[in-house]
Formats: sequence, C-alpha cells, structure tokens
Amino acid sequence: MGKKMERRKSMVQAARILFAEQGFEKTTMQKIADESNVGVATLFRYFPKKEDLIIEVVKEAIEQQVPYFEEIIHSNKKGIEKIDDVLTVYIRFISEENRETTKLLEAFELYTAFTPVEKRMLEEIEKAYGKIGHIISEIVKEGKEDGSIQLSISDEFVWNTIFNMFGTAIKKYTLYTFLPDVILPVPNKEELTKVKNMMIHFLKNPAK
Amino acid sequence: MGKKMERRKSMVQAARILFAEQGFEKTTMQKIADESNVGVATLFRYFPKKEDLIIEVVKEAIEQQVPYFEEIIHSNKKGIEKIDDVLTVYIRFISEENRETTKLLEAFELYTAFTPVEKRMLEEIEKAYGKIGHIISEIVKEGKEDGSIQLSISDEFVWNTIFNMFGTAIKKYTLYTFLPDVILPVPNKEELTKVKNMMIHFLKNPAK
Amino acid sequence: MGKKMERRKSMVQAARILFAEQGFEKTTMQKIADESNVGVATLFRYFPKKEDLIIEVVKEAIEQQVPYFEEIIHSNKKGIEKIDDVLTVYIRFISEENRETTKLLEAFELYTAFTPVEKRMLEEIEKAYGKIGHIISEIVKEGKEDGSIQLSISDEFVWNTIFNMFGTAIKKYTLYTFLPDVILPVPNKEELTKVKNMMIHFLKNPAK
Amino acid sequence: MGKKMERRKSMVQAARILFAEQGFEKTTMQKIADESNVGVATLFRYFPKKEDLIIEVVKEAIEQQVPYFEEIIHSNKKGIEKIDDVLTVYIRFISEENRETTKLLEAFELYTAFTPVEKRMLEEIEKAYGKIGHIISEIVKEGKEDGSIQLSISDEFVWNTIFNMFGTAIKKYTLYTFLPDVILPVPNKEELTKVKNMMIHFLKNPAK
DNA sequence: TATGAATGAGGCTTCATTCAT
DNA sequence: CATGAATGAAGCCTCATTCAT
Repeated sequence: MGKKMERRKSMVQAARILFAEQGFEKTTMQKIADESNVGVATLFRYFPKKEDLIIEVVKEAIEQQVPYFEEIIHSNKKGIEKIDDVLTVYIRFISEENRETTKLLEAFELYTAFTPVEKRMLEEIEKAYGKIGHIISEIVKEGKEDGSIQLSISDEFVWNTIFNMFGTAIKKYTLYTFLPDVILPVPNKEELTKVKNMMIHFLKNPAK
Repeated sequence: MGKKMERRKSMVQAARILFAEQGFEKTTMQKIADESNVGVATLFRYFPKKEDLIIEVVKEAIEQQVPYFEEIIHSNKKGIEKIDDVLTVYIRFISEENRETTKLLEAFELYTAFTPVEKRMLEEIEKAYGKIGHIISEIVKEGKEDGSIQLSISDEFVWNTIFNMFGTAIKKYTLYTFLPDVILPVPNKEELTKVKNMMIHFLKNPAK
Repeated sequence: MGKKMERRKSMVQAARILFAEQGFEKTTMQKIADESNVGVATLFRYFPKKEDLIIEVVKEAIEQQVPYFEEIIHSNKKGIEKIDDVLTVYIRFISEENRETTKLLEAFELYTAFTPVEKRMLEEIEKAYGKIGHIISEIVKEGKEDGSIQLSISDEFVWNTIFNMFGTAIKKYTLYTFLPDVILPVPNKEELTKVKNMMIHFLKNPAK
Repeated sequence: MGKKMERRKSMVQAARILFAEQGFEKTTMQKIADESNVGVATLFRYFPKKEDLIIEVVKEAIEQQVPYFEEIIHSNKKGIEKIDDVLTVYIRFISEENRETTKLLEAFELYTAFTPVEKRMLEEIEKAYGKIGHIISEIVKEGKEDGSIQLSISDEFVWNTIFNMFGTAIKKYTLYTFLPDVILPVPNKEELTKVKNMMIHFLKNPAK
C-alpha cells in the first residue's frame, strides 16, 4: 500500500524544509524525525545515512524544476524566445515559490564542495540534473535550427557558458534574499531582467 | 616584537589552508592548533571564539585581493580597458595563486547563509569588501567620464549587476575546480574570456 | 513501563551521592554517568543541562524530608510538643540517615549563592520547600490556638526567626560532621538538645 | 622596601573582592591579576597555588574581625553586657561594612566542605580563628566571675552552643542578603535583635 | 515494521600553572 | 623580579547512528 510511500514523502518534505532553513549540517536527524512525526529509528530505516536523505531531497528538488523547463520546450515559440523564457524562469526562481528549492540546491553545491560524496550518490544527482541540461541543449539546438540564434559552432560554448553563469549567479542569490547586503548585494528583478535582455540581444547579434 | 605577530600569522595561515580545504565547520580548532604547532589554548588566546578566527582569515583574504584592483586603477588605461582588466583578474582568480583565497571567500558566503554571524563581525568584513567596491565604482566612473563606456545613468545599474553576476559566478566556480563536473560544470578560461568580451562589447555599444 | 523510571532514578541517585560527596561543581556529568552505568549522552537525554539534574536531585531531597514533618503534624500532641518534635527532627538530620540529604541541601544553598540559577528552576525548589514551610506554619498556628504557645502576634516573627536560625545552623553543621573542628566546631546532639529546650521554654514563657 | 608588601596587599585585596563577589571557583587567577594590575606570573610568584591565596585572603578576613571583639573585651561593662555586644556585632556583620568579609568566611566554609585543604593551611586558619575564640571564652569566663551570668559548668556548653549557632546562622545569612528569599529567608535586624534578647535573657535566668 | 532509548566520539571552550624573556 | 605567552587536561554538551522492544 502507499502508506509507506506517504511516510517516506513526509520525511523527505520535512527534511527539505529544515535543510533549506538551516542548512544540512545544522539540521539534525532528530529534528527531521520530529517534524515528520516519525521516530528517528524509522527515519534511519528509510535513509540509513543522513547523506542518503540529503541526496533524496536534492534529487526531488531538481526534479521539481524540470516541469518548468519542459513547459517551455513544448511551447510553440521560437528558440530564442524559449531561451528568453528559460532565463525568465531562473529569475523567478529567486523570489517565488521555488525559492526554497533553489536555496536548497545552492546549499547542496556548497555541501559537496567540502564533503566527499559517494560516487553512486553523485550519479543520481547527475541523472536528475541531466534532464534539465538535456532540455536546455535541445532548446539551443532548436534556436540554431530555426535561425533565431545566430551562432557559429564555437559560439555555442559561449552561449552555454553565458547560460551557466547566469544560472549559477542567480542560484547563489537565492541564499541571500533575506540576508543583509553586506556579504552579497542581490540585484532585484528589474536589474536581472536587463541583464537577461542584454544576453538575448547578444545571442541574436553576436559581436562580429 | 614581531614574535607574537609571527605566531599569530602562522595560526591564521594554518586556519586559512584548512578552512579552504575542508570548510569552516569541518575544521576543528584542535586541527588548526596542531597544524600551526601550538596548543589549543594558545589558539584560543589569540582568537577567543572560533568565529573570530574565521573572520580574521576572511578579512585577510579579502585584503589580499585589494592590490590586484589597486594596480588596475592606477594604470594609465582608459576606463573600459580597466574594466576589462578587472574581469580578467576575476578569471585568473579561478585558477591561479589566488584560487585558495577565492575559494575561501565563497565558502564564507555560504557559511553566513546558514550561520548567524555577529553584527560586529560582519561590519569588519563589510569594511574590507568596501575597499574593492570603492575601487570598482571609481573605475566605472572613470569609464563614464572618459567616454569609453557609453552608459546612460540607468545603465549603470545594469553594469553593476552584470559585474556582480560575473564575479558571483566566478567566485563560485573556484569551489568546484577540483570537483567532478557533475554538480557544476566549470567553464574554462577561454570560455570565460569570451563572456568577458561579450560584456565589454556591450558596455561599449549598449543595445538601443 | 517503569524501566525508564528506574534508569532515571539510578542516575538521580548516583548524582545525589556524588553531589553530596564532592559538591556540585566538582562532580562531572561523566562521573555521574559512569557511576550509574550509563553513557554521558543518555544522562544528557534525561537532563539536558547539568543544572536540570542538580535541581532534580535537590527537589527530591527536599521532598524526602516532607514525611518527617507530616508525621508530626498528624500526631495528637499539643502544638508546643509538635514544635519540640520538629526541632528534634532537625537535630536528628545531622547525624542520621538523612545526613546526606541535609548536606545536599546545604550545598545547594551555597551553590545558589554564587551561581545564577534560572528562575524557572528556583520556582521548582520554592514549591518543594513550600510544603515544609506550610506544615511548620500550621504547627505554629495550632500551638497558638491550643494555648500551648504564649505568643502575641509580634512574637510570632520572633518565633519564625528562632526557628529559621535553628534550622539554618543545623543544616550547616551537616556539612562539617566529618571535617576537623577547625573550621566550624559542631555541637553534639546533647548540646543541641539543650538549646532546643531553651527555645521551647522560651516559647512557653516569653520574656516579659 | 615596602614595595613588595604593597604589591602583595593589592593582590590580596583584589582577590578578596572577587572571591566575595563570585566565589572561589568562579574567580580565576587571571582576573585577580588583572584587577590588581599585575601579571599572572607575578601573582603566582607570591602565591604558588591558588589555594595559598585563598588561605591568605581568609586569614586576613578573620583577623579583620578581631578588633571588633577586642574592643568589647577591653570595655568596662559586665560580662553579660559584653556578650550582648558580641551578639550585636554579629548582627551588624550582616549588613554593614563587614558584610563582604563575612560573606567571604561563609564561602570559605563551603569551600572546605568539598575541597580537601592541606593541613598546614588549615592550621593557619585555626590560629586566626583562635584569637576570636579565645576572646569569647574570656568574656564568658568574666561573665561567670562577675555573676552576671548564672551558669553552672554544664551550662557553659549550652552557652557556647547557643553562641555558635547564632554566629553560624548569621554568617550564613550574609550570603543571601541580595538573593531572593526563595532559598533562605533572611530575618531582618529587628528580628535578629529579638532573638539576641531572648538569649541574653536566658543566660541571666536559665530555665530551672 | 516502528520506535524511543542508548551511546561514543568529538567539538568548543576554560583555567591553573609553567616557560621564557 | 616581573611578566605576557603557552599549554594540556578537563568540562559541558551534541549528534549520527545502533539497540532492543
């Protein structure tokens, strides 16, 4: 029956909220168990290592973002417009419903930077991220095919890099939405939109 | 005499290395003490709270970057060229001597995201960061004055934002230089240079 | 089931013995855990702060004394005789089974003199002490009502004060039963009894 | 020259103040050194063990009380009046200049209860206390000789005991002058005076 | 299967005391 | 002599993980 699955889901959800709020290290397994009304031992039955739970949460977070991109690729717009939409979605990620999710992903990237994560785990993450990556690649290809992006092959890398940087920076901003500007001044939506427009413009009319 | 200063320096250095390698939370005061051949108590004599040491390390890291920017602003180039230099320095930060420093700063930004840091501490950091911020502002102003940057006032925000994003993304990349591409594919120097060029081009010929 | 309670009891008991032997500060949580064959973490599960354990021990110690006074008030004697009994009980506290308990209480009073104790904690102690205080008040009232104590209202304060001093001194003596007389010469039971008799006599025939 | 003595005095004084304020355990050697503007090492040169300093402070505290009793015994009053004076002095100790000193002595009695003190140290204390003890004995003897105290020899013990209890309780009260009444309700000066009068009355007219 | 209870290893911090100038 | 610097031992407390019911 789905009872088990529900339980599991409630644990993952509690974990996600706590992880996003306090980070991975500061969130104890006990807190998570309490929050989802389960005994710690049960939590450990489902996720024998804390890291397993982290991976699960992150995986789901990534997957939660996929539909946003799928919707875009399935629309009828031209490639360049789809790209515009993708960047717009990123911008929205900072401030809207998905902020928690995005914050989580950012926190995870930090986590992996200093904690050796089992390869098997990373592969799961990779697979999840792959979906988004694939979609984006497709969009770029479309854009090139329908002529809305004037890109020579070498420029594709540029594009990917630009894209990457935009996303990377945006994701990081989510961490600081509520923190003082001291550490990292976060541009607002209008400013980000201007940058986006700059990029789109560049993609249409690359420098000679 | 400088004996005390040397000791202090050796502690800060050991801390810097360990922090950069393992992050702040995973690095224990004991390890730092051992690494700098000092008793823990001594370490605590100099830095009564672990956070004090963290702040010190970060402050020095920031200050270590200042000369790079100072050199640029004091050169004879035009504003736009100075900006080019600044972005180039950022790119170099990923892979050269300063990688460790940059990695440290990135780690700190993540640290603050989940650990409440005393205001007094943050102010010290702010002051250090301020120096760099001030230099960059000056460069932008110069560029606008000497006409090498075609910016209307509103565009200045765009510029700051672009700059901010470039730096933000770059800093984050330093964390992943040695990690598998799974989590975050890090563009290489050539790719980053192309993005830089795009930005410079845009600053000279903003979209109409 | 009572397993948990037993364990808890064994911890409290170990703590009580050690506290009485070595005082609160010199007794470490580790020692207590060892003595009751428990891991430190377990001890901390039951008593998250050392102070919690101290309070618990003291509270139980006080409550352990209550029956002695209850028995007295429920007897058929006259008020003045009950008072005599109360003082006698105090005297017995120095040397008999309850010496450890009394010593503990004395140690706690000293502890609070130099260590700020959370208000919430003090309230628990107050409640426990209150029971004894209430009984004694009742006895005094009885004595006044049945005429066995010749007290004008103002004398009641005297009485309470006398009583207070007797108890205070006695409790303190328990600390020094086994120590050399150097610091505080402890009167023996006969001597204390004489003082008691003096007091009783005074209560019956107050100075004109 | 007296320089050394002055230094020493200033250390002892600083120690006394801090000990009285925070107790012996909570007062660190460093704090004492700071407070008396001396290096810790110097402090340790004068008092190789913390305990040495404690003993010194206590010894001086006791000696500071001696003159109060000396003045009494050298007066022209009758024995019983001198006794009255002694008890009155005790009462004054709670609230006046000497409160700090008295508090200190009380704290020391606590200290010895749980910390094994070197015999040699205790002897010094004993000698100091002896002076006061001797004076009081003399007074009692006087009282018996001049007939102002109607005491049979066996009653002398009673007297000593009464006296002892009065002093013991009073000393303890000094610890709680500033603390909430929860732990130990401290009688006020008027109440204590009444108790004193009761005792004096008893000494003049012992129970038959 | 679900769970509360149990725990060792480890982290931060303090302090009496010793060293070296 | 005077002193700041140095330090190990020890204390409180936390947490991922295992046990036992």
